Amino acid sequence: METAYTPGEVAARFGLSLDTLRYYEREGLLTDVERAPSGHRRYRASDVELLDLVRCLRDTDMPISRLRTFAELVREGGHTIPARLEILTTHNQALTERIAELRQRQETIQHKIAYYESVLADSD
Amino acid sequence: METAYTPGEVAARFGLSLDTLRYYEREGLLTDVERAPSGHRRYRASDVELLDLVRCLRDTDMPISRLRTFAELVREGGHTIPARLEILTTHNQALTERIAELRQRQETIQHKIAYYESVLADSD
DNA sequence: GCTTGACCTGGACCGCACTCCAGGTATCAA
DNA sequence: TTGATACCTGGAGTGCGGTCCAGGTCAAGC
Repeated sequence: METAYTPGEVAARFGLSLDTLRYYEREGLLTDVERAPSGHRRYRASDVELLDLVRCLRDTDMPISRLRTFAELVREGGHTIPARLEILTTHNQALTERIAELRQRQETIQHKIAYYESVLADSD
Repeated sequence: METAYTPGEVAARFGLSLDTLRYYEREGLLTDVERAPSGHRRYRASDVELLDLVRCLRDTDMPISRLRTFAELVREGGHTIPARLEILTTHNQALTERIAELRQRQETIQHKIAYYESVLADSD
């Protein structure tokens, strides 16, 4: 008997709505999710594990389409690990660049803040 | 004679399309843009300056609605500087948090990369 | 037996930020 | 004078990532 999680449990755990969970399944991020005799979904540990990574990648703005590709590779088995690595390292690089960009923009914003503060200070 | 810029010049400078430029105007991010006798827009230095900040804030994911609020404050004059500061500092904080989140997620991704690499190394 | 709560389905709908389009005008160079 | 180029307008369309809804089912507790 494998441990299984209800949709409510999984949704709560990842801060996703039930609709989003089903949406991800429709989009092919998860497949072959088991069902209880009632027809309700039962997520297995492997689903939860994949979802964990999916959420991490989504939170860093990987598009659904790319996540689907990744999820398909996972399903195809261990020989797809090089392809998965390719996706992750590419994403990792993009992320590094994005963070650098945000930091740079943030500096500009902070300069503007400092400028406004100086204007206020001068008018006191 | 005030220096003025054509739509094409401004678009190129900020990496925006002409459509986006007009869209921003419709959305109230820019207003009262001057016109040449031909009816073509002529952006003044103050427009360009505001656009520079707008692009910076957009690039860091400030929504258009908030940018509109900010732009309205700019138009209302110097007494709105405290309100503008409020918007910028709030955004600055959100940005700090966002960057921290991205960095954290990136670590997770890098661990996954390292894991995949170790799997490949072991199977060699 | 009846309600309550959790979940099911297919499909419509949403907000956001653009992006595209048709049909028109102004300026200029050859 | 004839293009070519740059721009104009109003309005429709797009892609993304969900979100919502109606109408149902199932299991448990009162």
